[in-house]
Amino acid sequence: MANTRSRKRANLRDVAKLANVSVATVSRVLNTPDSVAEATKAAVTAAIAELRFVPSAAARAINSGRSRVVGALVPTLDHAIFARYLAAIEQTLSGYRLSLVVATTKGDAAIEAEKAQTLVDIGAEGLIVSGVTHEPGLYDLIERCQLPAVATSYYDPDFHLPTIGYDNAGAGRIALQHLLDLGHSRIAVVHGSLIGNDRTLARLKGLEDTGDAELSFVEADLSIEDGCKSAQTILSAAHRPTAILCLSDVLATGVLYEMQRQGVGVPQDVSVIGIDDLPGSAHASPSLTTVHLPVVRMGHATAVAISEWIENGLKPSGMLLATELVARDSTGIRRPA
Amino acid sequence: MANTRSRKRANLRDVAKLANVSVATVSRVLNTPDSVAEATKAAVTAAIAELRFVPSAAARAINSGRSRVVGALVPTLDHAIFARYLAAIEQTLSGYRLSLVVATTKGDAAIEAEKAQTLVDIGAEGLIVSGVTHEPGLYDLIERCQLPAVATSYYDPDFHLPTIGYDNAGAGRIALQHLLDLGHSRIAVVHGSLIGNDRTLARLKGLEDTGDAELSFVEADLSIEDGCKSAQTILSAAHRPTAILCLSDVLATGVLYEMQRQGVGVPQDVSVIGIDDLPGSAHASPSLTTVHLPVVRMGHATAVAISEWIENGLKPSGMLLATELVARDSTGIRRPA
DNA sequence: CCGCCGAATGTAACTAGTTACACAGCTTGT
DNA sequence: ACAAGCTGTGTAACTAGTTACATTCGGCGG
Repeated sequence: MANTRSRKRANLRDVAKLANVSVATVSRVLNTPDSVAEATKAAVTAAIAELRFVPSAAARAINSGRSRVVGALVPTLDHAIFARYLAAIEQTLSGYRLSLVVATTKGDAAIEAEKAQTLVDIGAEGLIVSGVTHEPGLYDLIERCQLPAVATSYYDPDFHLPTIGYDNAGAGRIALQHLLDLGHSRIAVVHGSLIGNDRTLARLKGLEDTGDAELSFVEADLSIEDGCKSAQTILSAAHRPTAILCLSDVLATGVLYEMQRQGVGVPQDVSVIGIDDLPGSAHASPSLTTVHLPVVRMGHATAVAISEWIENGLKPSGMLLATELVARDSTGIRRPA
Repeated sequence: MANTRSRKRANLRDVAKLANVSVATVSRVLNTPDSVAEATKAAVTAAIAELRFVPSAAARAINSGRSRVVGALVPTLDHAIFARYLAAIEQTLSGYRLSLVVATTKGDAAIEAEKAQTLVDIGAEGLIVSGVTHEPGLYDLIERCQLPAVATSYYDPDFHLPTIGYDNAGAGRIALQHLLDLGHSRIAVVHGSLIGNDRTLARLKGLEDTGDAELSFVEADLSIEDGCKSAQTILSAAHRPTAILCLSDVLATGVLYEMQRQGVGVPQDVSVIGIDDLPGSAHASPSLTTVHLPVVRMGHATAVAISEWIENGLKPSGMLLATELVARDSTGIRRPA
């Protein structure tokens, strides 16, 4: 039998030896095949096939100085909003022949900094982070490595990284204004955890100008289940609100379910509004009024920005994406009494 | 001013020169700091800081022969089932100090093969694919590169790659049996696209043994919206079925919404069952009876399998994960008529 | 018939790290 | 007092590609 010394992967020189050519020629066959004579090419190709040669990505990377990888740090994948956003990023990066490495942080800045380091360790050429609240260690890393990095989901022209996102406070304001316009003055607000979550914080900030409405607040985990629980809390309150403003559609979905279960009419008895505009929200029953956040556009824009930065050195400026009210059936005029 | 020739990233030799030591010493400071004298270490550290030296990932990779990256090919990120599964994979890989590159295929085998090539090009050490239907090109690639690769979401002990997944036909069978047990004999089946989707195909296969029930089929895109549409189609049929079996919870959610909207009682007028057991399904109204697919466990198991294979050369055997009926409120005994 | 040009190929020097081995200098044991 | 042993460091050879430059050979023009 032929010596099956295939214990180790073949390299360029093995191929060159077998084909009786130089390493340069093999490299040429791989990269500029037109510059090689047919006969030589055939011999090299045969050797490549025989040795099952596959060029080493690392060796290529060391020469080109490129890894063609960009890293994204997100709190979780287990939430439609981040999943859609990453899907858009991946698609667009793919058009630039860049690959996406995903790392999840559980919304913990320390984990984020740690994972950012591992992204740098595997050679990421750019970083995408969520929000504008991070560890100093992360900023250090970005600075030290001169790493293109953009922050998303939060527009802030004064942030020291380019931000591509929307006006979270504005989104909150739009939702509140809609309820105020409908005459509601006793409103329950259901929001996710505040620790380390600048998006939620900003949305709450947008609710400061309440006119003469009275707001009460319920904190919940970002899940349908906790949306249900929050609804229970709200319904059992002494002075029941006439509207519920959820800072996330996931929570609103839970609230809607609970209302249904308890036979509370939406929007007759209570109006419900969300923020996000998830794919399912339009088809909920009743369909959910919400503030649309352009996460897909944000993903595309982010991917374009980081790609251009990496490929052409064009540091992007920030980008504010518009949010807009999508009035559907879950909100209505406050009933006279 | 100091010569700001920082046009190019500093490398090991630059640091060595500045610190007046050899490259080996710098490398030691980085990797085995305890083997270096304090004074030397300090000098090197200072030089590293001054030059803002960051070691090249590619150069490390070329020496270790490791990229510490594994690639996952999924049809889409925009579906909770894949997102959850990837989240679990990422978490577990992270424990092995491996990173996850995600590539989406839109369920197209050709795109899959292409993206697999780019994953190899960036040096992925392992591949995770969905299902058991792929292009020959993909198999070639895996074979040529001797790449650890596992197929998921579909258990098939005879497949030439290790498979980690569940019995899709069995899941379909369980759902059908549940409806049969409840006395239903006119059942509508709502399923996703069949082209290239072996999971859906297998689930349908599980519905072959119908007893004396009569099945009708509706194909739909995997979205809540198409679930709604399918429900409309079914409701407007001449001979209305008494139960609807959805091959995916997303579709079932849409069906549930539509029933609500049309005032059709679930489960009084019609029973609805899904497959997947998405996080929201338990809280839908009514709560959705479904077949639980252990996607999180699957993600963990897959990540462990590929990691052990990569790190220790232990090629995993396949793994069958149990599915089970989760009886909730959306199914009930067929009403006498 | 000689020189020039260009195509095809080879040589060797890069890329940026890791590491085997050699060796200097000091301490310790006998 | 001298060998042995340890610590700390340097030299140079690796890893696996790309590529600038040199070389060979053939054809063609003068």
